[in-house]
Amino acid sequence: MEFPNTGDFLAGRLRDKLDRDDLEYIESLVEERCEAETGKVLLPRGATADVSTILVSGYIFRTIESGDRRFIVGVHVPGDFVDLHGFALKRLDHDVVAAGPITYGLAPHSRLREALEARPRVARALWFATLLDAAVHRKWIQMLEQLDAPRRIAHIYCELHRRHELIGQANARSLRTPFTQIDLADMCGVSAIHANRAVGKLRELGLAEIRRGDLYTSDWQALRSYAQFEPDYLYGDGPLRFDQDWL
Amino acid sequence: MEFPNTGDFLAGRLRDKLDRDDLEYIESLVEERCEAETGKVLLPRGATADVSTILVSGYIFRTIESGDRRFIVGVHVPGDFVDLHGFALKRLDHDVVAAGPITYGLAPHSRLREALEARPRVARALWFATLLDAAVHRKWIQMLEQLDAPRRIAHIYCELHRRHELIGQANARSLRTPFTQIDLADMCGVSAIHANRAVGKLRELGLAEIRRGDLYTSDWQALRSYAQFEPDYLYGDGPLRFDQDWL
DNA sequence: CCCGGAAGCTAACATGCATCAGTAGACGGT
DNA sequence: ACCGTCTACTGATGCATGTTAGCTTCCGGG
Repeated sequence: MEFPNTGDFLAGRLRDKLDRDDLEYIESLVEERCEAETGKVLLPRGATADVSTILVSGYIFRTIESGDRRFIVGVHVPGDFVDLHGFALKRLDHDVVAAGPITYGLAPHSRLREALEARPRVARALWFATLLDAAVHRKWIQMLEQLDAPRRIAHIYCELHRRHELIGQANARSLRTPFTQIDLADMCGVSAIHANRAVGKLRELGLAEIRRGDLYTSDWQALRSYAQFEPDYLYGDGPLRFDQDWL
Repeated sequence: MEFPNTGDFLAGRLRDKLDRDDLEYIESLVEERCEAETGKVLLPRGATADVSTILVSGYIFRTIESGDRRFIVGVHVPGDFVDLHGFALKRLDHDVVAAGPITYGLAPHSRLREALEARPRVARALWFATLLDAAVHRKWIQMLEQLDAPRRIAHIYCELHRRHELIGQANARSLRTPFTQIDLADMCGVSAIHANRAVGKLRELGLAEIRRGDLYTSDWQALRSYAQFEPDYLYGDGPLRFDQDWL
């Protein structure tokens, strides 16, 4: 451990779900801290791992290669465990890739296994984290079924902005990302050319300006409305609040 | 309990993951068995439940209503727990609806909670089941990003056929479902009219005949190939096998 | 400074899909 | 028998998106 247990810069999304003791316990599971550059494959499909990865800063993609194309099926923000699946499923069905420069921590499976047995609350928090991923997956499915390309891009930025809000890292007028238009295309299931058109349309509508991945807007609410973004599924607050009693 | 603990007609997908004792234990959690007709909403979005549902026969949809349209974000086959999320997240972000006539069992959350504490192997098996759902969600995301409408429909039938194989209920030349073309459209994110044309194209290509939801084919392999269906993500067997040691 | 590659951008044309309008058969209710 | 509804199906038209080709800007390396 080369970094302090502050109880709040790791386990971002679980911050308000667990008490300080459990949070520090989770941080203590992380035995190594690393950095990686854009495109670094942290976990290749089919490989086995004996550590789990927690993202500290930057973005991580879940990608599936098929034929000669790449499909992005999920994005992670700081505080997310990105491979709890790998802990249980052992071999992943997809790749986990740095979407830009990142820093991350590694938690050995042996220590996680201890934690599952010793701390039922922590075990359930980790399960909760994977259920949250599944809820996001479902929203992406709906998004792909319902929205056209400009709205899909807007929805993705709204989601990532909200997820940064939930870990206290959101900016009021922008969201900085290292995404290329090709990345956006692979997330939306459209061609890079069409992703470009979609970005242009958001600009034209006065809803958002996207430059080198960074999105600038003067009105998040207008953007959310355009994208039909309803943050309930992120279980942050409001009607779909997480069940505190369960932990 | 009005039905015997055979150890194999419930917990279908977990059959080869747990020993007989644990399977019978899981079955013993089910205290009530019910039936429902097409369209019955088992769990409405936002409602709280104190029981979990396991599907015994038929199909169940996960749906999200948005505006006046319905989007199907997942399908379940017999043996699936359909609302373990509800157990942890309490309030669901989507509806759970009977896709046709079904029979299902109910397991009180109080007994599940006991099970999680008393039987770590059972707890992990239930976690595994939700991770499997997430893997299927990811595949749907990729499918929607990559495939056109006819291939999406073919992929969905291939997936459901494989999932029936994994619980020993597959037919060599057909897959029977109660799906309407409207259901298929809502799963694929296309209009009902286009779903009709897609069904027509599969017929025209000689790959499959779909009548009243039932699919008939003389060559599953050709259909799989057309749909670019690779069953690895279902973690049945082969390179992405489930890690037995973990349980 | 030049060079080359990657990202962003544009135009022209082809295809997938939505939409609108309408028909036909199956089925339950009266 | 009649009616309305639901499902399946068809054609015409327009928009969304893919494909190909080419161009510009930016940026790092030599």
